[in-house]
Amino acid sequence: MLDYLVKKIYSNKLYKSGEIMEDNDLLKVRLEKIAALKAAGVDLYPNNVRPQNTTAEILTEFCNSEAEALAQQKQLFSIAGRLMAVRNFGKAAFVKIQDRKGQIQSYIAKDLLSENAFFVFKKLDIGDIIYISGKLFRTKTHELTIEAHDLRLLSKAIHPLPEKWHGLTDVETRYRQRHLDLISNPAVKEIFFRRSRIIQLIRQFMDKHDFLEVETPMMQPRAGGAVARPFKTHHNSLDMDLYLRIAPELYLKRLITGGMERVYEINRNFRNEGISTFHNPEFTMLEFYMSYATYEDLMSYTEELFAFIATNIFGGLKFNYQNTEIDLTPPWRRISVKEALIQIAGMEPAVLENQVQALAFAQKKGCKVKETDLLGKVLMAIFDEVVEKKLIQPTFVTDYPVAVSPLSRRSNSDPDIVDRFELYIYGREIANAFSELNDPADQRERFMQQLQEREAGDDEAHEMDEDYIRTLEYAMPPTAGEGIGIDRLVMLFTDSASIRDVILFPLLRAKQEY
RNA sequence: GGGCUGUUAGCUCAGCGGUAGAGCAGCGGACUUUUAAUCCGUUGGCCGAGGGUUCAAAUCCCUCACGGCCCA
Repeated sequence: MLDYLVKKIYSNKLYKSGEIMEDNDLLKVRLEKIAALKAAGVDLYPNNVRPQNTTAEILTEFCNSEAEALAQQKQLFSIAGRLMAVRNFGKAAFVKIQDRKGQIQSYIAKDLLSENAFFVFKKLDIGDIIYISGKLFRTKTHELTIEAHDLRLLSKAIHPLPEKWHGLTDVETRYRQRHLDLISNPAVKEIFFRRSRIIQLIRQFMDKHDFLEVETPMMQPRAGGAVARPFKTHHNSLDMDLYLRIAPELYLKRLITGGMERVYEINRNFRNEGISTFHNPEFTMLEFYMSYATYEDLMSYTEELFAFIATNIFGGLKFNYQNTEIDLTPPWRRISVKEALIQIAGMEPAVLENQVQALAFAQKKGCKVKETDLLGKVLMAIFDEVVEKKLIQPTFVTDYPVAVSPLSRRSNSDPDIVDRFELYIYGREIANAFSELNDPADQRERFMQQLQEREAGDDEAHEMDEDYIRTLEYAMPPTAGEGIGIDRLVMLFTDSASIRDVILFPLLRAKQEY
């Protein structure tokens, strides 16, 4: 093992074209310690130890115990974790051990340990994984501490950890070497614990409402169900091009047609687009479909879901995001696209009905629009540019144009708009929902319209999907469906400014190995 | 893709034409109740890469690589 390490380290860092370069002292010192431990017969990587406690468990149970009471206590506790700090006094020391739940202090003294264990202690480095067992006591300054009666090295670290005080702040290193980030920055671990908790709560809520969790293909022959550019891949033995899914929508609706009536899926979507503080090429969505419901039912369902999460996380419906108070108390504001364009973008009602005037307005506002764009598309461009960022408190935006919603049901009152909403919080789209289009003839027309746009150069337009239309021809029950961006939701509930702070391994450009 | 900005010791940073620095970590020494322990001593650098300008470049200019923020 040692030979392997020496070879590896020397090949990476210290040898170059066969010649020894300057020594890296930090590595050399650690290798010498490893050699000394090995020479003394110490196993560097034993796996026969079972810690019986966690730091948090001990700290919680004995937080109120006085020194005298602890002194009576004979019980032994054992923990394992990473050595985070050492305050050395020669024949004694205070150390901090960190496990998955937190940190606890341990007191190491020469006369409390075997000669062998104290020898091992003297060869430890910050970053090593160790095991400690002993009884509890309070120090002069009242800190609950484990008096180490036994100490074992469980795994030796060769590289030094980031600094104890400032931690690791370089964002690039934090994302590329997330293990260091998790070790050094406790708040980061909290974010991902909370992310997991939120997803757990969502499952709990969906299950409570009798939804079935399913898994549908992430590799699809056609990338449908959303307006986005897909990633392409290839299956060798079938010699078939496949796309990473941009949405699970069309498959979930096949399950609805199959009679499952209420389904949901929490998993990754992949969209071949730019990266920003709100976009990662792979991201997690909750998508669910509920038969015999409309998009209006989903508005209150969404309010309930968010309230359920917020209550469990914050104990209430109000919380701060980036120094702004967000209030999830239902009912949330509901506004149509056109009302929003009038009230928030300041457009004249007449302009909303006139493609030429709307286009002029859009260009004045600096929107990316083409002369040939349909009115609905122009209005949405203005909405995205001007209105979106002003929707701070939770807002359902409704009455989207048919042109930008090829899978949504037409409104009964106006065939040019669809029964759809998008949910905005803090200027960001968090959810998108609609009453599903289950009329196969209309669906075919919509796809035809999309094909025209594709031919006109819009490579994000939806593709024709005969197989899906055929599914609808077997009759899909009236259904409403919704997608919620989990990463953005977690950003909101963890007060994170960047999506990269809630994704463990955000996509970065490839870089040389360390 | 564009604008601004960053990359210096393991980590956090200073230095911004004139001999590469600090704190922490590390190493040696003292110290058996510390809390970023303290005290004494000390090692450690292809100043992101490559080109220029200059007597002289970490510092000025150009190109590239990889980030961050804003915009598209």
